[in-house]
Amino acid sequence: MIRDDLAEAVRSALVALAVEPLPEQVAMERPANRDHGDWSSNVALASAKKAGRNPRELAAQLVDHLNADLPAHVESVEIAGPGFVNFRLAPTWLHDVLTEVITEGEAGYAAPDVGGGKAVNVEFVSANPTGPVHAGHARGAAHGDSVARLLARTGHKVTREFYINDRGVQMQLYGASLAARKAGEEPPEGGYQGEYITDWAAGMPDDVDPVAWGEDRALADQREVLSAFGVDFDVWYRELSLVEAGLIEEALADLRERGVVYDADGATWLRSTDFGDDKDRVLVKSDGELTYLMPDIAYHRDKFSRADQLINIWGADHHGYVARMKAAMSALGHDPEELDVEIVQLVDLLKDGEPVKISKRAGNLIELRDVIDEVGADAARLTYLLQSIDSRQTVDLAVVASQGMENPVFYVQMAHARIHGIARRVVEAGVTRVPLADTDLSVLVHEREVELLRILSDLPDVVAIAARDRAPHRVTTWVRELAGAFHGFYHDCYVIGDGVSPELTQARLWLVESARIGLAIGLDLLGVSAPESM
RNA sequence: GCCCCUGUAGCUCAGCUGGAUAGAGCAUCGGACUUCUAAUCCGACGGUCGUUGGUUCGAAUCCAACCGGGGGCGCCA
Repeated sequence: MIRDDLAEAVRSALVALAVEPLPEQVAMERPANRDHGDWSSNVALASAKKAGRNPRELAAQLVDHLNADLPAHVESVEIAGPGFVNFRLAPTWLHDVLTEVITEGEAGYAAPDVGGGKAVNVEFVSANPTGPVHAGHARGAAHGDSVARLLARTGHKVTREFYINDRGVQMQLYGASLAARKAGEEPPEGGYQGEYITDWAAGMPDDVDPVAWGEDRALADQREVLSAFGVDFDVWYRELSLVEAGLIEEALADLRERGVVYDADGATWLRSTDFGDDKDRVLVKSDGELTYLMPDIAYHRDKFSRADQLINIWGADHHGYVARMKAAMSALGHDPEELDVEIVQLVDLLKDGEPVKISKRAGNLIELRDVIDEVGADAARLTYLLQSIDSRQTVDLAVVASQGMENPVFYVQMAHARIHGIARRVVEAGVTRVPLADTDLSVLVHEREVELLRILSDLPDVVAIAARDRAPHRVTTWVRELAGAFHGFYHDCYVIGDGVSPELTQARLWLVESARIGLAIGLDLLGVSAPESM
């Protein structure tokens, strides 16, 4: 890669200039301002002090040294500002980028192996098995799945997991609600009021356990709608299976053995304050029942037996639970860093500017299915992945469903459709693409062409950073940039037609193909498909 | 009271492992279709990056305090 080549050239220049100590690494960055060249390094600024040099002088010496023997693709090296070393490159470096994209393809380009096969378990959604997946789960579903895609692309062995809370009083209430509706009665006090209860109860056979049947019914529904959303889990883990396997007792025994639990007030406590929590937590209540925490600890303990790294995607209303979960894992001897809890801030759902209230009790919840029906899975996913999960999001279904300019989904999908439009046009014209090796890429010098390639060259870094920071929205931002650059190219640079030489057509066909690959990689990471025509 | 997230253009948001005049879309105003989809492109307008200090050659970015917004603090799940 060009960046490594440039960094290496700078490093050997530093050595030649007897700079001591040598910096740990030579940072190369892309200046925001194009007047500052194609690549820039701040080494002179960063290492001058330690080396006892004047930054501006050091930079000048570096520039002289580099200009004396220019690295490949470099046209000139200049000093700027307080001591930046700026590289101005010939477009040929971008032609190398094009070749790299084409050669490595959809599977190979921008797939840095930073994971080294590390096993990562991503647990998300984990809705209660008492009803359909609702809109409140959607942002976490889109985010978790995209994080999983990013990790898989960057050399991790990924498991997508859904935890099923099928133990506890809510299941009894759920079963009783189904039974009541089937008998034509009102659900019990504190039961489930949703319309789906009546619908589902109508299909419930007479001779079944309403709780077990209801769980299966809910899970089938959840699985179906999540799949329609592009989210498929590898593991559906039932809390009851923890009980059946005796893993809860095992986990408690493990904690006792480690001396991190104690009995007080008739209850059993975890000494979580020893591990960074602000208070100790009850594991077994004085009435002998388990708290919610205990099975959760056993569950995470089991996940650690199956993976090196755990990632949990939780809603903002669960953030208070993070410290105690991490404390519990520390108590079990794990590095708290090995449990990464991602908190997804809430989504305010609007419809035509009016807030949509979600209340499970009242039963007026918006199902994920409704969102998909209304705006489509692609539009919904891209919308949820538009911004950082750290900030609260407002989603107006009317806007997402609209095909207007305020909707970025169509902008991106249009770019993809136009690429296929070109392909169709080329077929009509009877033109065939010659092999890349026989194509003269040096004709690609238009600012639009160059810009497209510059953006494509950023993708490997974007993917690496997005995976590291669990930040799929970085990919969204990049995809929108690429789409923008493509629309600009499409407008100004015809691939085929009068006034376009056969050589230029060939080069541009490969350029369009590289854009298609970039778009395909980005959209796949987001779990968004793109139509070939619109 | 304590904890987490957040405050960037009229609106919605990028940018945050510190870098050189802070970006995009929408909105407003003005331009561009005889050729691959004008669902597009180009230009203009628009910002003391919540406030005050600190660290640094350099801060939207790091640190502290304060102010504003959202969420959470159960022997509930």
